[in-house]
Amino acid sequence: MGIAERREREREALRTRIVEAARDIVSEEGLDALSMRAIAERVEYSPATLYLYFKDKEELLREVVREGFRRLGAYMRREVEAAGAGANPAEQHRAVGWAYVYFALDHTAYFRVMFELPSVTRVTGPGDCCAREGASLADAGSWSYTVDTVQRAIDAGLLRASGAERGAAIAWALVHGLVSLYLGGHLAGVVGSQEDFLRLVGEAMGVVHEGWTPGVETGRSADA
Amino acid sequence: MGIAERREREREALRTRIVEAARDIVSEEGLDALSMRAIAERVEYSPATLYLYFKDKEELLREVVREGFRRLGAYMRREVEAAGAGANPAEQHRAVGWAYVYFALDHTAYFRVMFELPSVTRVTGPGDCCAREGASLADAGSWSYTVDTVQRAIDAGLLRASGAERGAAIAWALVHGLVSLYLGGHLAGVVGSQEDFLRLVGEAMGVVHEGWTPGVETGRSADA
DNA sequence: CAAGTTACTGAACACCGTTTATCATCGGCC
DNA sequence: GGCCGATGATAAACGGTGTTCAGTAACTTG
Repeated sequence: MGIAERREREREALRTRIVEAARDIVSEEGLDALSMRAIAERVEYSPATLYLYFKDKEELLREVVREGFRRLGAYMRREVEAAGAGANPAEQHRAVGWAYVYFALDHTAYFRVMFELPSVTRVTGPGDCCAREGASLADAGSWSYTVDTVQRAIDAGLLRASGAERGAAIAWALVHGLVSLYLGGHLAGVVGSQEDFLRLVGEAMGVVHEGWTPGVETGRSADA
Repeated sequence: MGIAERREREREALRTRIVEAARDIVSEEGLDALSMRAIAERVEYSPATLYLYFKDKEELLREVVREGFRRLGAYMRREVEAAGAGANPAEQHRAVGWAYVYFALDHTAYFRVMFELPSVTRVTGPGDCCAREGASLADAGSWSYTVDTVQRAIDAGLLRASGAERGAAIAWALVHGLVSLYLGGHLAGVVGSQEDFLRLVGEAMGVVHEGWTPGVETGRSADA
């Protein structure tokens, strides 16, 4: 009997409709406008219905975050391809970084959900830090993609990180920090415009690849 | 007539009492427990009274954030002094970075208020990014302190950033990104423990100073 | 003492996330 | 076809939030 299947299909359909509504609200009206009631109104169901499909708001939002990381992954791949197939691994690594920055600037609201939601772990006891179930880069394959890029750069002798994973983490932290501070308005005194900020990002990438210690001249100093 | 002065004094006293109550709630019970009603209860006034002293919650919290940046500044100075007076500017620069990390780990709730509150700027129009009135590093002199440290390192020929301000911003972004990702649980797959995270921070600092490009050997690779 | 200013508050408003008791509908079964 | 239990959806409520406003009590001034 296909009746159970049909029900399951309908159930799944509404579930994704809900997530899509949430995603649309985030990108159209911002994170602050994202309430259960607003989502419910958009899908034309009562707020209580949402709780038949999701345990709570966090579980619902986690799916939005997951989608966000998928989009971020798409940005990365696109940017790397735009860099050209012949780009050396270090340039590809840079392209991944640029993709991260562009994504954050293009989808600021999305970026907020992705990193404000699991938020900082509770200040409970010492040691038991580190969230376990929050969605992150790892979910959409974007993380392994980044790590692979770094690994190729290491293999090609272009980077000498202490390991692809840790190297990728450091590079991630750098662009994430830059973007977070910029979007939070904390670089207002340093950077005058968005173009100027992008220049700063370029300089930062140069720093990572070539270091700050003088006496090392590899040709380029920074690229905008 | 000293009556107006006394009133002004009392007014100021209550104002700071309110801010202190807010600060205590943040550090004792976390950011999520920080409500206007909770603050009011702690100072033993009605919630409505708070609005005679602050325009809204954001204005009140901004003062807490300011205090947070002051404390961060104290951390920095302390850490630099701990590094010893004879430490070279590059080591002092590292010390400032470590202070930032320690502060974030020791006062996680504080750290959250400081960087989640002004939050990401609204997604309004293109170009008009960058908050103007939110408290930041600049307020407590901590920023100029950091910049000075970088400047000394440059003067001493130990760094070759494109400028002290921009160099400081990049270094800030790196540690800020590391700490943010770690506290958000996004490094769970990379870093196993807090000690491991601190090791990663050390590696990151090494990267900044020495770069990733191979062929450069300056002696040390990372310090934990 | 009367008048006026000031500091304060109780109660309300509009929202939020979430739960529960209730209701309609639909599928399987006799 | 008609009943009955399961399922899906909801209205209403609960306790919370930030914030406002009319009203009151206390204090200062003339």
